[in-house]
Amino acid sequence: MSEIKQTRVTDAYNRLKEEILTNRMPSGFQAPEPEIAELLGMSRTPVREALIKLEAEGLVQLIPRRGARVLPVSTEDMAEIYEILTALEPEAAAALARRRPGKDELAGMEAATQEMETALEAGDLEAWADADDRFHRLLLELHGNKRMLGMVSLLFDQAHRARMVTLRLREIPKNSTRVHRDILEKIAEGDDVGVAELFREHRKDAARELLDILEKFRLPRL
Amino acid sequence: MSEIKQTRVTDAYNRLKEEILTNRMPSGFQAPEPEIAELLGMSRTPVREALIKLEAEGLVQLIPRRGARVLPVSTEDMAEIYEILTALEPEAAAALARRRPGKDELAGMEAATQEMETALEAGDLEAWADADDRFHRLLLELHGNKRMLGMVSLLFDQAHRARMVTLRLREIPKNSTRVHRDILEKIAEGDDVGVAELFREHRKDAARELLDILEKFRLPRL
DNA sequence: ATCAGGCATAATGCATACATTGGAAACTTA
DNA sequence: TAAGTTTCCAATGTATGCATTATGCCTGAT
Repeated sequence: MSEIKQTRVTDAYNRLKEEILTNRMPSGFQAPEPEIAELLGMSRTPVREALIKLEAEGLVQLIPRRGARVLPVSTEDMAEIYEILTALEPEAAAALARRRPGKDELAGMEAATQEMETALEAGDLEAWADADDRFHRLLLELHGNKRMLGMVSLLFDQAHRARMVTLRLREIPKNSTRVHRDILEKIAEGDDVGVAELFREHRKDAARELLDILEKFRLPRL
Repeated sequence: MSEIKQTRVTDAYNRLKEEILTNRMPSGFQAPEPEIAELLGMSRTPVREALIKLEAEGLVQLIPRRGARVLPVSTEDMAEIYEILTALEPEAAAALARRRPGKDELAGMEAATQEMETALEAGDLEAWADADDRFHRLLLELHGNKRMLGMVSLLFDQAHRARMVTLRLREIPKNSTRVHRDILEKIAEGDDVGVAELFREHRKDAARELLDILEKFRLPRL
C-alpha cells in the first residue's frame, strides 16, 4: 500500500545521512565519489544524486576534484543556527497556543515531555535528547507550517553532532526539562505571548550554554 | 581569475531557475526529463542533477513517471513564507541595529531605498520590486547570518512569481517605501527594538495585503 | 457504452564509458 | 634546497545504454 519505492538514491541518501549524524562518518571526513560508491556497493550515479541532496541540506560539501567532505560545524555555525531557531520556534509556539489545541492534539508533546522527565531521572541522556528533539519537531508539526518544519529540521540535523558532543559536557538539563513542561502548559492555556517569551529565553539560554561549552572545551568545530 | 567553472549542471540550473522565476516556464508546467534535456541541448544527466537541486529549493517537484513539474504557489504557501519572513527579518534587523553599522556599510541599503523612492515616482514597479528585493537581501547580508540569508533567499524565490503578479494588482506601494526608509534610519540609530517592531509590522502588513489580493482576485495558486 | 485486461510505449533508475583536466609527484634547474 | 616544469593519474562531468516498469491505449467482453 504505502510501499514507497526504495531507490538506490534514497538508500544512499539515508545511509550517508545516518553515518554523518551518528558521527561514524565524522566531521571533516572526505572521500571521492568512486570510493563512496564502492562503500555503498553501487555505482557513482545514485551516490552523486544523494550527495547533491546532502549538499543542499548543508551536511556535506562537494569539492570539485577531491570528493565529498562532511562539513564541520563551527561555533559560528552553531550561533547562526540558534539565532534562527530563536526567531522561529517561539513564533510557532505562539501561533500554536493561539489556536488552542486540544489535549489530544498535544498528546504527543505531552508524551515527549514525560519522556524527557523520566529519562532525566534515569540519567539516560541519549533518551533525553531524543525526546527533546521529538518535542521540538512535534511542536512545529502541530503548528503546521511545513516550510518552517523543514527548515528547522535541517538546522537540527546540522546541529545534531555538536549537541550530542556537548550533551555530556554540560550539566544535567534539569532546568531545560522543566521549561519544556512550562512551554507545553502555556500552549495548552493559550498564552501565546507567554510561550513566545519563555521559548525565546529557553533558546537563548540553550545557545549561550552551548557556545560557552564549545569555548570552554576548545571545540571550535565539530 | 574568478573564472568559476561553468558546468552544464549549473547552466541547466540557472536557465531553468530563470525560466521559472520569470514565469516563462509557468506554474504547473510539466515535462519529462528527456524533453527538458533536449530543450536545454544536453543529455539527461546534468539536467537531472539540476532538477534535484531545484527540487531541494522547493521550486520544482519530481514526479516519478511524469517528469518535473513547476510547483504552483498556493495562498497557504504564501502564508507560510510570510510567517517565516516575519519571524526572521525583524530579528536580523534588530541584530544589525545593535551592531551599529557605519554609514558606509549601509550605503547599499541606502541606495536601494533611494531607488525604491525614485522608481516609485517614475511609476516603474519592476524597478521598485527589484530595489525592494535588494534592500531585503542586503539587510541579511549585512547581518551576516549566512544560513538565514540562504533560507530567506529561498523563500523570496518561491514567492517571486506571486509577488510579481500582485505587484500590479495592489495599490501603489507608497507606504511600504516609506517604511523602508524608516527601517533604515532606525538601524542607523541603533534602535534595535524599534526596527524589530517596525519590520514585523511591515511584514505582517505585506502578508495581509498580499493574501487579500490573492483572495480578492481569486488566485488560489500561482 | 462501460469496464477489465493485456500490450506497447516511453520515462526512469542505474550502470558504464570516456574525454577532460586539476593536482600531485617526479624531475629539472638554478 | 627552493622554485619552475613536466608528466601522470585519477576524479569529475557528461553521454549513453539498458533493464525495469508505470501509464495509457487498445481490445474485447458484458
